[in-house]
Amino acid sequence: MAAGSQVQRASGVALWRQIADRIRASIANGEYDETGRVPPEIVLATQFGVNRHTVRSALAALAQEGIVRAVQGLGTIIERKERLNFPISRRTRFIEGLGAQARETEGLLLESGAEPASEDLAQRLRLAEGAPLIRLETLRKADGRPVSRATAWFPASRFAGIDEAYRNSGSITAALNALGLSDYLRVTTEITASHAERADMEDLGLSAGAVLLVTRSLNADTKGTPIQYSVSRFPADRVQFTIEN
Amino acid sequence: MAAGSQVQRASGVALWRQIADRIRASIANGEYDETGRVPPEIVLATQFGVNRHTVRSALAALAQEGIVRAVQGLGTIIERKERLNFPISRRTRFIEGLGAQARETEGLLLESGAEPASEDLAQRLRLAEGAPLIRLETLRKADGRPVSRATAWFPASRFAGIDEAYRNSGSITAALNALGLSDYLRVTTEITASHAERADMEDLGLSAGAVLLVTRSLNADTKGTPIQYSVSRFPADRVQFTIEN
DNA sequence: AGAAATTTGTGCGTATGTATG
DNA sequence: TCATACATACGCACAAATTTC
Repeated sequence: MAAGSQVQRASGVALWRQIADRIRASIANGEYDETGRVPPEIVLATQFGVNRHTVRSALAALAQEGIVRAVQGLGTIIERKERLNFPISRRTRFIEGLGAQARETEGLLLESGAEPASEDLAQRLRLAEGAPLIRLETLRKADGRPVSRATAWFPASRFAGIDEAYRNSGSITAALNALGLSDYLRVTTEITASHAERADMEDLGLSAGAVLLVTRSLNADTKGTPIQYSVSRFPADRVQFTIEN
Repeated sequence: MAAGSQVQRASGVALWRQIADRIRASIANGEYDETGRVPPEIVLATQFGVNRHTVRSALAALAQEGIVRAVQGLGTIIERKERLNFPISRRTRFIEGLGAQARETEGLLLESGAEPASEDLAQRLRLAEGAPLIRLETLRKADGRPVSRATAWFPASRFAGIDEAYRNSGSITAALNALGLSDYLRVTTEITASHAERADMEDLGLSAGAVLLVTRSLNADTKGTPIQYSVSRFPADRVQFTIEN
């Protein structure tokens, strides 16, 4: 591998951040599993074609995120290397999808409110423009670590009180159940990716430049009537999706 | 909205790049469709809480990418705002998936070669470790614009000559056909996202810090025997995936 | 126990990139 | 265009902690 072939100077993204992103990805891919440690700073510096100080800045950022821990004289130890897998299917459920990957999950209601349907939302939910909606802003965690920030809209006429039901149960499925809807299905899922915005960064505990996987999904009841449209943001270094056919 | 609430200083990502990323995303989301223009520089500067120079750097980067064009006295005009949609299903095909979204598509063979199966690849393709594989490095374009860089592996014993077949047809489906395989199905798709590495940036015509959607997919023949494993990288600002249930 | 090798931690001077006004 | 302030990156040197022999 040519030295310095992996990072770009004067690109608006600091070298230390590019390198931090690549080391984080390598950890998630299990490339350092044999030793449980990141290669020595001087080795990384040579690989990336940069000064050791620059590698140290990258490792400091990862230490800040709790991913590695540097020990003088020993090396830089990998503390965490999880990547959660979310199966996407007709019956996508957040908690069940995680299965045995997390011991404990929780859903927090950050905010809720009423708002009229925009043109876009009205069309997706098959409502009239301006129809009353309830919006939930939620943060979902697995084993205490944030794994998604979601914004969900429900028709207010049918799902009054869903905010309270969610706050009590920490689960959309349970909240809908409490309101008398026993089953629902995923109609469509759109997947995109982008950089995290500041609010999401803070809620998800990310640093600037972090990459998000974004899903926009529509759920409907068993008769096909739309019941929920939601936009969920997942940290790309902690999460992947699978589609099984 | 609080001024400056959207961008972060001293984060390893230059303000001009953060702002360029956000404007690019806004264009892709259709937020400026009414005027067909980006808001005036001074307005953007106020919105983001930065100096006008900084906004100008961001717009210059977008102009370099061919997304906007600044006209003195008029404003900054949006040149391109497409986001191609790829449906993912059991019968995922690159060209057919694009449907009417592109007038013309092509597939270029950048490189091909033989290599023994790694432990990971052997397991996925249900072969012995070290079994001979053919690797294709391809670049796919729609209407002349690169939309994906893919690396695909095939069992060499069954698909000798697939490199030539792909070079001639520019299509995996056509190449497999030429080798006597009339149909195949998608078994699994894993979706992740990350920052672009340098080689992909160059092939896809991206600037540093660009976000990629990455799919890892396994295809099998109609009897369920794995025939192909591939890793495809898509520029996240030009592409989205949909899963229809 | 002790010396050598390895690895992280720290300081300082300099050059360039980023952002403001 | 220019001047200013701060962030980023480099090069060199040496200190401190840990492992190896």
